[in-house]
Amino acid sequence: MLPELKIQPLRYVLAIVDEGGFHAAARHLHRTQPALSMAVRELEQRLGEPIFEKGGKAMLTPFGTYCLPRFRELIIQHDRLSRDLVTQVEKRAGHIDMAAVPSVASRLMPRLLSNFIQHYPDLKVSLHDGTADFVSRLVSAGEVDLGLTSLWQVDEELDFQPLMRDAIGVVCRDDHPFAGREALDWQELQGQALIRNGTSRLLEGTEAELLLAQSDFYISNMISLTAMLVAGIGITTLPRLAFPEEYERLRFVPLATPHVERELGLLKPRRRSLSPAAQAMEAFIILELGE
Amino acid sequence: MLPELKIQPLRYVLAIVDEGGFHAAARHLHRTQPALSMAVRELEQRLGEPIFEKGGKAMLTPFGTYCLPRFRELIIQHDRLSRDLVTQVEKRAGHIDMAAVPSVASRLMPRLLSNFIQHYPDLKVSLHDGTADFVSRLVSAGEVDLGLTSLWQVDEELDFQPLMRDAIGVVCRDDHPFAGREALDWQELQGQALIRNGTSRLLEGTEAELLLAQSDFYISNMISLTAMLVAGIGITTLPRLAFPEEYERLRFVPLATPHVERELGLLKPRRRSLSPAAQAMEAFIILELGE
DNA sequence: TACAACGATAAAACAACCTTATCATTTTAT
DNA sequence: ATAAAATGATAAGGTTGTTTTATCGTTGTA
Repeated sequence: MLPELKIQPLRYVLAIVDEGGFHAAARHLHRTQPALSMAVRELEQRLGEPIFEKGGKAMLTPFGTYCLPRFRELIIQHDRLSRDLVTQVEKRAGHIDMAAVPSVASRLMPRLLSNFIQHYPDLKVSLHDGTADFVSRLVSAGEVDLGLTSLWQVDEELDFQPLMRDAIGVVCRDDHPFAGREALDWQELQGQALIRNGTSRLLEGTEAELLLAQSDFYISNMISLTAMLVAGIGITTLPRLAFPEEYERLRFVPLATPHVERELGLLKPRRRSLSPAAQAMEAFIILELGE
Repeated sequence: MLPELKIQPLRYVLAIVDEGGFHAAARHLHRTQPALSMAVRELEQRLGEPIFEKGGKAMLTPFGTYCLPRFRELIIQHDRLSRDLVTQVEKRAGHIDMAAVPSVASRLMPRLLSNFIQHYPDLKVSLHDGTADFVSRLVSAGEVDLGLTSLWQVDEELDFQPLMRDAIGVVCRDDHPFAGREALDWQELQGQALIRNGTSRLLEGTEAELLLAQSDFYISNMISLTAMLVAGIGITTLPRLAFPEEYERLRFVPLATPHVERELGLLKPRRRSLSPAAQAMEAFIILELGE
């Protein structure tokens, strides 16, 4: 029904007009003159109306004059699209949605993102933070491109690439007997007022698991948790990266036995692929954090 | 530099998404499935980034999701252009600039244009009127598409197609001795107060040419001319078509010897071609006026 | 009058596109 | 669980389009 216009012949027409002739245009386009002649003839037949006057010179017909600005417009739109897509592919534009557990978001991401935008100044990044469970569900649902988290549970849909290990330790106030210790054995914690938090389940499956049962508090909010620790109400366990160093009165003492670690890494969808921008972010993170 | 996107593969991508698979899309497009596979692969290679996920189903990558609405937009613009141009070629849109001598403009054009727009309801027509000289210069300069006029002078750039002959006659008031006569000989006009007008030069080159020398007035404006005739100040010569029939007191008497005619016809540029709309008008005029 | 430049054309080389036939996977139905 | 059906990918071959080389006819110019 509608004739299918190819972009290239339209370009030829523009060049012929701009350069003032078939020969000049052919030179400019790195084509031979007959190529243009035939392309124009093809286009004219397709439209059912001549674009150039037949006699001698390369002069537009009234119909050709009508076509010219419209051809130019379509070409401009084509080129804009083409350029836009290439820009995306070349990671010179685009945006990345990320999610990270709070410790990573607050301790690792600031420097990482700052470095990232120096390499990719035109990429936009959004960072959400939440529990490991929340992060993996965001990635799974495709609501973010990438997640930085500890492995929550094996999910067939998700691909987890380990990047760093983060050892669990005890956090207590600076006047607690543990403060200043180099390391601790889990048995020393028995009888202590242990406050559980979101990371406590990392102890599950270890000898120290027994400690969780004797704990009276579970506090998920980090601000509340630190307030209780500062108040001397109890102690807790945290991965080192989650230890809030900005609190002067709190101390972190590594748990030597059992040596428990969480594995922080990059979470991405397994069956889906990443946007070019997210690919850049992925490569950058692996380069920066994994060595 | 920029990859050249062809419209058709973009259409394929849309169809694959809309129909939910390569096979369904192929059926819908009257192509085979490998044709789509290969076209998509070509497009992906050109852009340097996959559009569909590799595994199994026809699912868009994030990049493909980004592309989709943009592909659709370019296709819509292509189709709009294509449809627009076809509409022009098929004379279902467009506009025609015309010029005619006043007699034609006022006596022939109203009915003609009225008939024309019944056949081509979406074409727009502009009609200018002026002297034969003016008309031919408008056509020559390309400021109008077509002219309806008497042949002014042979112009290599213009093509004149005769359509009708228009006999010269004498115009006088109803109480003039000539009124009521069937025909007149030029010699009878000698001694009469003859008012020349824009059409008087039609007598040049005939025996009656001598009359022009004895004329004291030249009036180009038709309203002024008729006012003078109605006032009985003199008589004039006019082609029959230019004779203002709406003046009850004026009479037209054909000039029998010499029998002078002007030839009215269609003027168009010779080396330039006409817009599709103007072509329709040309054909229509020849059909209506030339028989 | 001859020359140079222009666009049109014919034939052959080349590239793009589409089809047929077939494969490896995955999904659906029994 | 297994067979059947459907999915997209791939290879080879044919058709169609596009480009080039070579040449022609015309037009404008020296």
